[in-house]
Amino acid sequence: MDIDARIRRRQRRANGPCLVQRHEALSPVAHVEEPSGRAPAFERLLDHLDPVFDGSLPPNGYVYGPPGAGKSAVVTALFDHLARLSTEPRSVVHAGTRAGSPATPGFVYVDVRETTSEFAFYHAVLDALVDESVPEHGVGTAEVRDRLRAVLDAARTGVVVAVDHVGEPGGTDGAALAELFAGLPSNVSWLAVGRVPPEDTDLATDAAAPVHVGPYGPQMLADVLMTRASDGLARGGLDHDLARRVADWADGDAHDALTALLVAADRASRDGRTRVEAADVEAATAEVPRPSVSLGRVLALPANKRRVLRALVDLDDDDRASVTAAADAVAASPDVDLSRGTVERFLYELAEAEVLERVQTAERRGKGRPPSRVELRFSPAAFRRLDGLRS
DNA sequence: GATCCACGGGAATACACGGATG
DNA sequence: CATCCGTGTATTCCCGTGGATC
Repeated sequence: MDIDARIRRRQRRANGPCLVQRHEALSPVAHVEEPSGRAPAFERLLDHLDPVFDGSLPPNGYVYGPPGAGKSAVVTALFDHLARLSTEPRSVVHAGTRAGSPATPGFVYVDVRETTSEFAFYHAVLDALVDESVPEHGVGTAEVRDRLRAVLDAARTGVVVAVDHVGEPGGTDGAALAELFAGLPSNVSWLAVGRVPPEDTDLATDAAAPVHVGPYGPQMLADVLMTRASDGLARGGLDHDLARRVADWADGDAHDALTALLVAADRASRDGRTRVEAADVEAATAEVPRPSVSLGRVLALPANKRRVLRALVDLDDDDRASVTAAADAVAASPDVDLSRGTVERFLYELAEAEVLERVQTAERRGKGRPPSRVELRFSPAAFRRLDGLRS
């Protein structure tokens, strides 16, 4: 139990009886500093990274597991700590090395949901390694790569780059990853993070054994929910029974479980209640599609695509009966100032990216190819809440 | 002036159906 | 009967342009 949490508890008294005290604590997108219940995964990851503690570079590696298993949580938390250690001169890591000669590799975390081009990727890595800011315009991809290469060449002990969310639809896959690193010196190793089992990817993970992160067990997941609830909700806002019910429904997927909790808490809060009730959980679990896309992926979309989604979630079913109708309705929305054609193309692209789903309408109207209905692959309530949070 | 990238726009292709054709 | 063709709609693909930034 950390000091921040204690202080926040006190602060709550001033916030009155509001159920939801801190949305970030409930966000399925935010990761906590100390993910609970994932100790074995941490250990296996540390085993893989072990060479680091002797000042050498670990081989390329791969962390994999089902959605909502805590892969990102574990990797971000670990890299966060390691990066901090490697810059602290008096850290344990540096014991045994001479003062003034840092002998630990650097640690960089990159989320390829955010870096959608070669340029953006090199930019992100470079930006993490140097203090001065790196321009995002006016300089070509080749130049950014060269600058990064120069920085890496100067780095004595090399750098480990965690590359999260490899292999998502429309994103960077194993082959693309290999290509990105082919342009870099050999004192860099990567740690890819993705969902597909290693045998189904084209990642060449040297000799390293992939690290598997399995789904949460129901009890563990209920505990995770209770922890988040105690951090984000008013005291006693969530019964353990209900947490357990959400956990069972989510079947080990922490992302979906937290999404449902957020939606349920929001619903209770809007009703002016100070605790989540069974009906809230009922409604929330019904509203979160399964399987669903990661909200992190939805929120990482470019601003205009998010704007299209914001308009789309507010349409009634009639307007979503076909891509054409949806494009018309969205383009007519005052918040969207894209041409109708672009909106339509976005909708197709979002479906391709599995953020939306197109389903063939049953009845055929005789003429022409039958249209398809547009369905959401994410919780509209959670999206509204989280997207609204970021301005 | 250089560069990245989001948009716009439209061409090319796929699919469904009914009717014509061999 | 099987196949082809024309029409209408849905879907995919591609590339030039221009805004924003350095």
